[in-house]
Amino acid sequence: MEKNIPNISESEWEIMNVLWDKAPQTANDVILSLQESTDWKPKTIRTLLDRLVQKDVVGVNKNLRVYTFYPLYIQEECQRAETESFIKRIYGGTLKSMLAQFIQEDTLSNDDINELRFILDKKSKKQ
Amino acid sequence: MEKNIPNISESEWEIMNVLWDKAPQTANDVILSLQESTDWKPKTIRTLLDRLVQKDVVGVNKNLRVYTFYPLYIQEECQRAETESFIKRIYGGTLKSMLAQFIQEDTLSNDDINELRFILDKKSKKQ
DNA sequence: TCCAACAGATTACGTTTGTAGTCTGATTAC
DNA sequence: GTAATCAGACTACAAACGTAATCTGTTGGA
Repeated sequence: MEKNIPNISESEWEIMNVLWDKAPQTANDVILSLQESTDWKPKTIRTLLDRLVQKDVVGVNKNLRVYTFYPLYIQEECQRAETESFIKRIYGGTLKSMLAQFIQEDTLSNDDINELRFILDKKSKKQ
Repeated sequence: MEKNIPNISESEWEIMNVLWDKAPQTANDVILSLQESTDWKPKTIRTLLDRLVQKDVVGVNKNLRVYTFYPLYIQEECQRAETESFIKRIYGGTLKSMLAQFIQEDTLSNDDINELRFILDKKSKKQ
């Protein structure tokens, strides 16, 4: 398991999400995907892509005339790293306190709650 | 009810956590608190404090010779705002998917799990 | 065949963030 | 009373970020 994932900025996460959804993709594919959900200009998206390549978070295949891009890290791995540092900063390191706060609120539907309980049950039986 | 909370950067969050823990505090109080957990120079901490004041996230009492600082927002309110945007960006907006991933892993102790289940039970009974 | 459109490379530029340092006036320790 | 210290105000400066535009070589159509 590699560590030291480079920092991925907020905007860059949008790019990554598109690439994790499907890869490889050309810059244009990514631009089309994001044209719907953002109002970034194509050149902006291209810049973000290039920066991710520089940061070694995204790889490029230059064999074809039009380059294709693909993530160099697994999504879960990045999510976990980001979430850990987030929780430490915002909630003093205890995931539980965060969960408790969110379960308390109306952010979760009844179905969600049931599903979570199911996951929790399974988990605690296994141990 | 809440207005738009200004952006709080990573380092600024450390300051806020100290102020939420106890307020008001002088700059020096904050500096002493953080001297243990960080290696920031006093001037750095002072700058961060001043920036938070500029951003209207922290208030100052200038009545005494040495100013005292206090948060202008409730911690939970800021945590919620930050968490919502975080989850949207990193997990596509579904808190559940994040919870599922984290419950799955060994990040939570058995006690934590039981406690969460308790909270979930209470919650679903109320609805 | 010639040009408009496109991909990639390079450059731009203001803002935010991290990380302090200097200057100045008040204060305290001797 | 004077020098060292401290708080607050102001200044510094590079890296990262957001948000593109320009320049240049290629190519797909008319």
